[in-house]
Amino acid sequence: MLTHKTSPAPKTKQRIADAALALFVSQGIAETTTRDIAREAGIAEGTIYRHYASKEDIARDLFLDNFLPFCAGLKAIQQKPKPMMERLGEMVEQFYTAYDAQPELWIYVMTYQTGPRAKVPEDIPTPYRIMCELLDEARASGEIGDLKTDIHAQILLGMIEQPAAGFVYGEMEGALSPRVPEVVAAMRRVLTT
Amino acid sequence: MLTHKTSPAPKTKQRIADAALALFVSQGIAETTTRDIAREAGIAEGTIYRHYASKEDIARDLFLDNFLPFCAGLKAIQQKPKPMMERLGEMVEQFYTAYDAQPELWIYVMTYQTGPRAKVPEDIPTPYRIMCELLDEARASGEIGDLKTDIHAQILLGMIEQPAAGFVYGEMEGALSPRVPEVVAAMRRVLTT
Amino acid sequence: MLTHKTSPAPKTKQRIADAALALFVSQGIAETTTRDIAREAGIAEGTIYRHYASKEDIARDLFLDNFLPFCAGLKAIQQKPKPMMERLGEMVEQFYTAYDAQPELWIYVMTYQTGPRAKVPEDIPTPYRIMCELLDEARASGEIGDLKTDIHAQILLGMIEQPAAGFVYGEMEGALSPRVPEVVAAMRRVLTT
Amino acid sequence: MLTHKTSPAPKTKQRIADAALALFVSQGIAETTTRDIAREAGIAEGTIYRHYASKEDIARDLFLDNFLPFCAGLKAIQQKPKPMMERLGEMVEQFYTAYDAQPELWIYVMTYQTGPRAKVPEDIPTPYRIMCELLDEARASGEIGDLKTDIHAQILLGMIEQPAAGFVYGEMEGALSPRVPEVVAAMRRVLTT
DNA sequence: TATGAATGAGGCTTCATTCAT
DNA sequence: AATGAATGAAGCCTCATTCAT
Repeated sequence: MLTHKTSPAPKTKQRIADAALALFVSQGIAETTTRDIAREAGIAEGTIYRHYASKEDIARDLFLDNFLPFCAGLKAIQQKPKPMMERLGEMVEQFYTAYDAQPELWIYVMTYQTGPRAKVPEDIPTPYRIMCELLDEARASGEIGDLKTDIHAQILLGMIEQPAAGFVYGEMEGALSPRVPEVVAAMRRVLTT
Repeated sequence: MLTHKTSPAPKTKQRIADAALALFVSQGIAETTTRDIAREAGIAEGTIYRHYASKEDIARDLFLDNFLPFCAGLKAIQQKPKPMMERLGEMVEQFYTAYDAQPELWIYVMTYQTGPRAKVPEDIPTPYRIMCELLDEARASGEIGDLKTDIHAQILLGMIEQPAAGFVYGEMEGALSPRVPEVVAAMRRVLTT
Repeated sequence: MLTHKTSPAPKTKQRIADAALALFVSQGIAETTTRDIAREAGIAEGTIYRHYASKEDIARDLFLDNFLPFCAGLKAIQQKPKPMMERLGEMVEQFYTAYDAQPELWIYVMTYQTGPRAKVPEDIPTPYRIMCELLDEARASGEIGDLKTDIHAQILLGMIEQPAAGFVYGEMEGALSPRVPEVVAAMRRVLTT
Repeated sequence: MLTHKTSPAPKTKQRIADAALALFVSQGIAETTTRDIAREAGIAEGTIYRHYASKEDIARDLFLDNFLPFCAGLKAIQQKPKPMMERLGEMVEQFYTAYDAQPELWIYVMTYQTGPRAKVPEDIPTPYRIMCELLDEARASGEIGDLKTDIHAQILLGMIEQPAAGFVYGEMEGALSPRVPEVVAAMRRVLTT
């Protein structure tokens, strides 16, 4: 008989992750107890430790498991042989599609990234770094004028992320994806000197 | 005797606030112990409670004592009888001047504002609300075209705050104030359709 | 296997109650620390809180868990269709039997009852109230003369409880139960006018 | 000018005692803080220590300053060359007069006496001891029959104190002194065999 | 794998007492 | 004598983690 060596899919770990995410977002990591997580996940407290080494591990995994692939996706877009504005549009698209799919998750990831425990590996292509490279390339190829990289990379990032934040905190309604055109249009104006 | 009646004011409360701020920013609020604060402030742990009712109180005070006046300042600018772009420039100026004066403090205030414990009184004019009003007025007066308020208010806010965040997290160097012109210029382009 | 399915019941809660009782009686509630209780019970301090919500809870439980059934017992005796003196005798019997079985416990219950934290539910039949009813019935049925209820209910109660108190505080020796006849005899003389 | 060397009457100490008494009775000693006492007395916290060495000292003084003279008074009555019943009557009179004058004080004294901190000097003539002697004398002189001393001393004491307790705890109304005759009458019946 | 009682380190807070003014 | 800010020891309680079942 051909038994799978690995069990098909122990949902337990996923339930823990889901429960932890919801609680981390609404209360904060430190304010969430393992007891909270266990209750929300419908399991015993001790069971958590069969899937994670510690509470901090859950928090870190939740961040890295999503942030790293996300950055990789942005990096891939950046490296495509397309006009800058097109690539920029795709990046916004990726951002907002991800947010719309799991707002809680992304609010968590973005918050974690700027929090005191964020220890992003040094060699990771962060959104900021990617944006800088994109601008440098565009200036080199003459697609944009002589705009200072650092400040404009931040400005563009802010134009993308702030609407997402506002959306999450209830200042805006509906979904984020439909706003892509407006955001991209505004970015184009910023870069057109 | 010419010395001003030295206020019997024990700097103690201020020392606690300063110590707490530094620690909250570098480690997070929950991760900072009252013992940490006392040590950093050079006082006994119990002394904290002669000045604050609880650790949470320190955190809240630190936020409200700075955020509310800051918002009031923005509001005052918004109400000045000047062209929109001029007022926008003054707002950026206020933002960046404050950041430059006490980067730690503002990184704290902005983080707290978006964190799970932020309980801003309902009737406070938040930066977002102020920005919305500014845009509505400008559209009414014909200063700007038919741009949707909500998304553009967020975009403008992102253009201001993200550079500040990048500055604080070490992605940018130097001071923030010198970048006011560039940021304002970019904002002008966004609003000129 | 013949052993009864040993209740998974961890005696832990009982050990906590026992330890707390002994300490509360000898030192007072406020003077007893949770550390004291844990040491006496042979458990970790934190374990207390898996069984009780707070130290005050232990104290209250210890009181109510014993006082309420005790009062119910007195009430049951009062309602029996027997001559007053017989019922009075049974009450003294219940009092002293209980005291002899667990002197510490009852010294605690009686002290707690008169202390500042006693919050006996309003509708509880207290010993005093029961005694009043007993006297009222007896006077109505002609078993006793025209004695004022309030003062004589107190007097009878004092005749019962004071010997118990003296016994506990070491002023008297031996057991309490053997003194029932003398006490009851004295009570009969008080009520015979 | 004839200044008094000693200030006429520093009410401060008395105010502390009064404040402490009221608080000790209503909340318990351990539950009363020096801050409570200071506030109630209308003085600064530190001032307490110019009059008492410690909080415990206030509690002890409050007890001993009243209990010892009270016992001495009982003792004096016991030694009078009068019939037993007459002396018993005087004792009840002293008890109830004292209670009526300052109910709070006496509830405190009686509670303290039975509490865990009561360290009454060994050679003090306590009410119980005095009562025993009174009974022994009466039996020797043929005033009463062959009643066992210990239990009857307790019984008589209970007949006196319980009404006082009931009075204090709100189970009875009015003053205590008017009830002296009834109590004494009941005592006479107990002792008349 | 799952459970949940137990642990024990450590956090927040209280409060009797001291001391400089 | 009085004040009240400061102290620091100690108390109650929480909670991440362990472990026997």
